[in-house]
Amino acid sequence: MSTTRRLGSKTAKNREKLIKAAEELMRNEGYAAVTARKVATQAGLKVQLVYYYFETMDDLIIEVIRQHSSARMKAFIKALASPNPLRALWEMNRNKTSALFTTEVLAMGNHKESIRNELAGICDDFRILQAEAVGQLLEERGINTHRYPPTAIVATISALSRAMAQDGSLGASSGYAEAATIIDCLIDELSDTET
Amino acid sequence: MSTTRRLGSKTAKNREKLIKAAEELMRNEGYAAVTARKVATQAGLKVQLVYYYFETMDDLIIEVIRQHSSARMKAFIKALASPNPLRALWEMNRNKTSALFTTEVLAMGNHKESIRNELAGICDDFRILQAEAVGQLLEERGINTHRYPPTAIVATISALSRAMAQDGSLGASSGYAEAATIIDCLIDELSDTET
DNA sequence: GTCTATACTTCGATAGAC
DNA sequence: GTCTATCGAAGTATAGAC
Repeated sequence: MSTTRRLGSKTAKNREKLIKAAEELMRNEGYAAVTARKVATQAGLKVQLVYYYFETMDDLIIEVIRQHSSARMKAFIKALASPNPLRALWEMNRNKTSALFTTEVLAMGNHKESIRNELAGICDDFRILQAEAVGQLLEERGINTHRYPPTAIVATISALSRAMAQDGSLGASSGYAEAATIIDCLIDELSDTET
Repeated sequence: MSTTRRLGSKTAKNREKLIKAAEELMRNEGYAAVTARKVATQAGLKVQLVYYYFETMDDLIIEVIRQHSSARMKAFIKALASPNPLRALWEMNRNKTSALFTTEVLAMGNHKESIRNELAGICDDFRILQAEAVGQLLEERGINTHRYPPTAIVATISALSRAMAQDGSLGASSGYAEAATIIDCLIDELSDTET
């Protein structure tokens, strides 16, 4: 299985261009559109460069996922440092561009082991990070974390925002406005330091 | 654009076989695997029959979506007639097989207009059906539907169950068990006629 | 209703010259 | 680092015989 093929530097400019092009294709046309030829065209490069920088197409896609979630992770950590971390998390989770990407990547993970393994770890990392932050917040406010565990709150909020984004891009939005209002109210209640 | 090609009867046995094969492929290997060749192989038929029964591959996929949601709609209506409709809905939404199918179909809808249009209507139909049932239940129990609108409850429950199934198939499940427990408790409270 | 045969496109991937 | 040239496999789709 070992290939003799040469592989280009990981820091090359064109490598980055290819990764960026692949991410755009994934979001706009779906994972089935992330082919070597289309990625190259999107990046304004020749097909063969894809195989020069990545051993397989899967490697390219994994690199896209890593860069995407690395950027998102940084943004999350920044959000947690804001004066209203709960609201910041809620807004971030509702990011539509990112949700479209997530949908594609989830669908891919369903039938590609390499992608699935990559996603599982990332997914848990995000949950743990968020649950810890929410847990701290609840304790500060003196709220019973036994009946409403932070992990459950995070799971519910991110599930809702993901579904909102998924169904929203279909044009189906019934119920979400009302659900979002409830979350908004809850966040307000939890965030009010004064009373 | 009009094709002169012959098209087979909509009631043919082999047509059904192809639809069933396509659904299995979609679930097990993803939408990218639903190709004419693979569908035919899965059904134990020749490739050309796919083009005999369906004008394009998109037409086949739309037919798969229609049959799937038609069957699901029937099951939902049956569930609503059960002694504990809220619990029945919750259990049904958590059906993993169906959730995997939904993920694939959502991802497809993101970049195929014909699929997207098909999905939007179906999605709303389900929401309306469920919201009406939940609304009735809440009224019977004398619960304030203003603060917690039935549409919001349905949106939240189905969002959570979809995310559970999506992330569960990755092996990432943190938070969902706790969230499910909360939903279970809520349903128990709402369903208790005695006390 | 099902088959053979075929056309044309695009796919991932490699070898090797420049 | 980038190019030309090339492979074999698989994709959608059609024409026409049986």
